[in-house]
Amino acid sequence: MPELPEVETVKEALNEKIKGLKIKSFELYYEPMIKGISPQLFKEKIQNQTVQSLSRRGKYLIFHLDDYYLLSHLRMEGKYFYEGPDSELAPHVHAIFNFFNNDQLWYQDVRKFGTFHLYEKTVNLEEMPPFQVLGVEPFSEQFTDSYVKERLQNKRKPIKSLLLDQTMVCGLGNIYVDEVLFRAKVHPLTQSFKLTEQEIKDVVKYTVEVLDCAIKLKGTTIRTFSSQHGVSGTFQNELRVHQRKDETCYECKTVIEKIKVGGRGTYYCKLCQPQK
DNA sequence: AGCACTGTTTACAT
DNA sequence: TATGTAAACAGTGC
Repeated sequence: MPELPEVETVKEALNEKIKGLKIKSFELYYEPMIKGISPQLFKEKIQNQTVQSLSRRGKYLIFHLDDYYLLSHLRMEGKYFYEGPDSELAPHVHAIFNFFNNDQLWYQDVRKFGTFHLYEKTVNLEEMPPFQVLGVEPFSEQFTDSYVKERLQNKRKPIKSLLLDQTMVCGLGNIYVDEVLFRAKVHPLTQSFKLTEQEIKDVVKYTVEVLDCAIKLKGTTIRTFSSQHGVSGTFQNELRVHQRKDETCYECKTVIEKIKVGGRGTYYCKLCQPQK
């Protein structure tokens, strides 16, 4: 569930559930998910730490502990489950936070792509991997037409690839990029430097609008098996092109096409988003 | 049955 | 340097 709106939704849910809870122990069943530090050290450091709050940067979830920032990326399939003491362990749970109140937080990830980083709170997170390459937040005042215009200069890759790349603006993934480009009426293969001022303006506008709407709807739930306990948002009802191959465009009735852009499945309307 | 696909990022190739 | 591709992994769907 991991584009910005889904991570934001998880953040909100976890803030309700685990804020103020103290970690009694940490169980880890897939060591490669811990980055930049040994799994043993990771366990030792977070033991007896209290969760002060959670925040989000791009698609990263940040646990603010007493002395550390714990960064969690859900990648393709990562999910959190807050469970009581007697729950029967679900499949694909790779990490468990045990709290002193005897409840537990599971990290489940079928594909094992998710990652944890741990940093002392004394560091400047923005300078640390993986944040040091992250672009601006879509809801920040830094995300402006002129900023995007400058960053598009002499970029020869397709606009879709550039928006998926997290180094200009962070938080967009495959679903929301397709939806933003449809609303901005820009063909996904358009070379980035060729966007007109108006198109740039619309891409910025709809990036904010689509993400904001998706957050209000608590994200998108597709591939339904994934939504059992976790987040079940309703933005899937707002999708205009994504996953609508061979269905007709709501605007013009043209059949939605699916192509590959930068290796990612890409949905668009060839009439509403003409290639120039 | 086998292969291509999947809400992501990175390391490495060219 | 900038852009493109493969790889990490497991499950689903054609």
